[in-house]
Parts: sequence; structure tokens; C-alpha cells
Amino acid sequence: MFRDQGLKITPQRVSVFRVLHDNADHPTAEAVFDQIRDEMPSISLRTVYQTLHDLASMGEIRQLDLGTGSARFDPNVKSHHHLVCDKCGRVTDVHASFDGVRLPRTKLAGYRVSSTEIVFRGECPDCAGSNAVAS
Amino acid sequence: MFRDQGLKITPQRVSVFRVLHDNADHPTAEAVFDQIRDEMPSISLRTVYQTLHDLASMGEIRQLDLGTGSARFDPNVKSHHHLVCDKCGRVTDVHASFDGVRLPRTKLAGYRVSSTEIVFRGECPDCAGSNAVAS
DNA sequence: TTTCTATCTAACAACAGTTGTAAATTAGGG
DNA sequence: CCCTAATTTACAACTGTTGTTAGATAGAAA
Ligand SMILES: [Mn+2]
Ligand SMILES: [Mn+2]
Ligand SMILES: [Zn+2]
Ligand SMILES: [Zn+2]
Repeated sequence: MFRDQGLKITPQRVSVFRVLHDNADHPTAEAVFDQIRDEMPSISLRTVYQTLHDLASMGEIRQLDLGTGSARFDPNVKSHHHLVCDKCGRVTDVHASFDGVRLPRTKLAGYRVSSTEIVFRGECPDCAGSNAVAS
Repeated sequence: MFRDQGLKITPQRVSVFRVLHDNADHPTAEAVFDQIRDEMPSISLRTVYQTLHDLASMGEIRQLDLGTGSARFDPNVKSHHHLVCDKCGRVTDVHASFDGVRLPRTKLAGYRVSSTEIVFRGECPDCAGSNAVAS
């Protein structure tokens, strides 16, 4: 799959790919880096970024910018949406299709739309649970 | 309005507020800064950021993080959605309500959702127009 | 109107996330 | 097993944003 693009198969690339596909929680580049480091202490953060971008541009993963401070990387490239915790930044998949969300030409303002993302923001169970609620 | 919150009415605050309300294009902090500078060359970018955050926390404006490299500030606090140009970062309002976009409890993953944003990504008219298309 | 002081601004440094650069390393074809 | 183009690493630099603090000022009080 790297090979298909004329890219060499290096241990660094294999690791980034594997870590990402094991990971359901939309890791940041740093999170990927930290996880790989356990087994390959010499890997550099720069290489992780490089490889994540390579994977993204070959369509194997998606980069998400959700205002959580750093980019998230998602191995799931099928169209889906996300829940984002305002408190801790957790990102959780939403598997539901909202086919009604299409813009009529009159509201397009001349844009050519290539993707539609729905972001549900709020508090994740952990963060909501830790709120002491007067009862 | 600043006064309501126990904040002093300074020329800097007045300028930020006014610039934002004149501006329909979701300016960045720097864009606000540059515009104010024309009339008040001594203002600092730090003060612009400070005031934007103050305005946001008093609910007068909204901060949007759309992956365009820097935060955008929106004087329109009514619920609405956005078109975002992947090429130039332009942000345009979408005025249409998508009432169908509610998550059933079964898909909430335990989150308490406080807002729902829909982002339509693509190319704005200017960027699409400048594509030389072989015809 | 002047005084006083808590608030605010500006200057500046620092920070986080990310990207540029180039020397050293290495995958993998020959 | 070599060779070399591709890759990785180290390190610096960059962008957007935030922390800090000395000096300036809004506006209440006198
Ligand atoms: Mn996802
Ligand atoms: Mn808007
Ligand atoms: Zn959370
Ligand atoms: Zn554009």
C-alpha cells in the first residue's frame, strides 16, 4: 500500500500505519509518536507527521481539525461525523447518516461543496460525570 | 454592554466590538488587529485577543475553529452553519436550519451535547473560478 | 475638578503545534 | 553485496496564541 505509491516500506511507516488502525480514539500526532516510541525509541516526531500526511494524501486516513488544539487523525475514511468533548478534547465517532443535510443551490453562495461534516460538541461521559451536581 | 459585566469602556474594547460587527467575513484576530490599527496604531495584538475572548465569554460573539490555521470570530451568535473554502480559508454563513440533525440517545455515547455545527467544505467561487479547466 | 486606585493595555517573552532544511542513514533494485 | 535515491533524524524556525508585569488610564469618590 505504501509500495503502490512508490514509497519505500520502512519500519517507521509500518508503525504509524499500524498504530493508527489499532486506535479508535482519533489520536494526535504526539499520541501516535508516544505509542510508537515504546517499541522504536529512535523515531522522530517529524517522521510521524510526515507519514501521517503521506497517509492522508493517499487517502488512507483523514485529518480532522476540530479546535482541540492539535490535529486528530482518523483511520476511518468513510463519511461519518463526530462528538467532541469541549472539556477534554475527546473525539468519538457518530455513525448515523444525515441525508437531509444538503444545501440547495440557492444557499451555496457559489461554493462547490466536497464534504459535509457535522460536529456535535458537549461533554463526554467522563467529564460530565466528574461534575459535582447538587442534587 | 461592557459595563454590564463590570468591564471598563476603553477605546480598544469599543474598536474591537465595532470592527467585528461591521465585518461579515469571520475575521481572524490579526484581521481585526490590522483593521483597528489604521485608526489606533498603538493597539496591541494581545489586547485584541483579550477583548475577543472577553466578548466571547460574555456571549457577544462566537469563536470558530474550522481548521483554517487561526481562529475566526463571528458576531452572529444565533445558531447557524458555515461554508469553508479549503483553498483560501474563506468562511461564509449558511442560513438554513437542519432540524433533522439530532442524535438519538442510542448514538450519543453518553455525551451531553450542547451545540451542533455543520461545516460544508469545498471551494469558494473565487478559488473555483481561478482553476484553469481544460475545456 | 482633582485625586486615587483597581483595572486595563502594551511590551515582551514564552509556549504549543507544526513545518523547513540538510546531513546522515537505509530500503531495495541491480 | 553495492549503490543511490528515498527516507529519517536532528535541529532550527515559524505561526498562532497565551503568560507576565510595569506602566497607563477609566471612572468612582471626594
Ligand atoms: Mn472518526
Ligand atoms: Mn457565521
Ligand atoms: Zn471529556
Ligand atoms: Zn477560496
